[in-house]
Amino acid sequence: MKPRTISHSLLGIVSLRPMSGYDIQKFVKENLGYFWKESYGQIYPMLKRMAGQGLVESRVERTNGKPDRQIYSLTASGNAELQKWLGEPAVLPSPRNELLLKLFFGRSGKTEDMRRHVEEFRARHESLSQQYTRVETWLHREHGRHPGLPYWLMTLDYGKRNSRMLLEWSTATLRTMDRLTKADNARTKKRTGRKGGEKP
Amino acid sequence: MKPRTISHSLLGIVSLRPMSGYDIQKFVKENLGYFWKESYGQIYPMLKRMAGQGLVESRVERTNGKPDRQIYSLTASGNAELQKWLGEPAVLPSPRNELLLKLFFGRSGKTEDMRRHVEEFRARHESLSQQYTRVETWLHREHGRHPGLPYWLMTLDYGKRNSRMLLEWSTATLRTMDRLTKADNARTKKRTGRKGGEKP
DNA sequence: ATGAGCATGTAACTGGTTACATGATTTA
DNA sequence: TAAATCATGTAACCAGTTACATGCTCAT
Repeated sequence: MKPRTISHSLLGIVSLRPMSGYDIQKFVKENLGYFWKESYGQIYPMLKRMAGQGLVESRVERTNGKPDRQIYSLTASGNAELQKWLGEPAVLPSPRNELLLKLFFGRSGKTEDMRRHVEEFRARHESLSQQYTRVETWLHREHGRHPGLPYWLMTLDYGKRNSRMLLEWSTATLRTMDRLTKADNARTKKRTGRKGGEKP
Repeated sequence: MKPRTISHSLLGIVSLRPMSGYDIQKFVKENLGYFWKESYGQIYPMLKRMAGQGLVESRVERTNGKPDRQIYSLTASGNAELQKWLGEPAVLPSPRNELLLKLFFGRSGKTEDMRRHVEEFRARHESLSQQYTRVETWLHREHGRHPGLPYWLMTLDYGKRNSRMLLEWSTATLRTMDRLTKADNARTKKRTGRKGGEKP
């Protein structure tokens, strides 16, 4: 009845191999970072709750000095829940793109500001593009025969295409902004008396 | 000192023209829907709070029968705050793409499920692509000379490119899935004895 | 010595969604 | 007559972030 609000990602991650909360956070950051994130404030309480529900089970691993590691692994019922979730349609992310929002109001702001936003955005995706390529090489080298690889490559391909597209968009947008600025300058010059002369 | 948590979008929207909370919701849904959203539960309390802070001011519009409309417009200090916000770098959306998450764990689920997810995703972006084209035509026709138009077109271009890219990705991904399934079938047949015969 | 990394966790907060309540008017 | 649209708003809830607390080990 209760519409299950567990962070199913944890089920999926723990299904790959047993992990501690710390491991999970690291794994997400390093491997799913370009389309997912989790914070400790979610992971630890959620793992406990899920253990209480029998979806995962933990075993303790002693360490030297550091706090004991709680290693969580998937139970049969956890796997059932994972299967169920994997079969349900993915809920689409609620759209909230602050860059586009600012750009939409661009006319009310300063042109240089808008240009800077797009340039920063462009730079981010340039570096992301390179990362994707590195990750792809690494994946093939380290996990070339892993049965999960084709799926990992699908998500990576998404990232690659996304960044490539956004680079193109940024370039086109910056070009448009150039034209806007030039047209503006021309008009200003005309109005202030010196030079001028495009189509009306 | 307090890191201003107002929904700056409201400032931007009200800067376009004075609006009521209801108008704002409608405007966002109809015009910014592909990259932004707001719910009444945010809009109404936030407008009141912002009025208290002097960022917007409201005037009452009597109506027949329906509740009076509170029309909000930007104040000078509201505009200052808007300018400030427009100049600050856009905070990037926290990555949370459930489709990719499921796909990443695809190997643990059913192939048909994954295929269905991608097909649904594809269909959505096909219809979105068409919407963008319609909106573009409409924008040129209705607001062909509006000074804000170039910026609106930039955000629209983002949407268009995005959907086009995702259509391509979907197609490529479905093709990969086909190949996977075929390879799987071939292997199964081989194992169960009948036929067979690819490279080792 | 300093800082990064390991490893756990909690509390307070912020942001946002959903469902509800109200009730008239217009359209199918 | 039913449903959609207009128009306001609140309360309860849920998800997620941030900052904090603790303290060891290892590399620079």
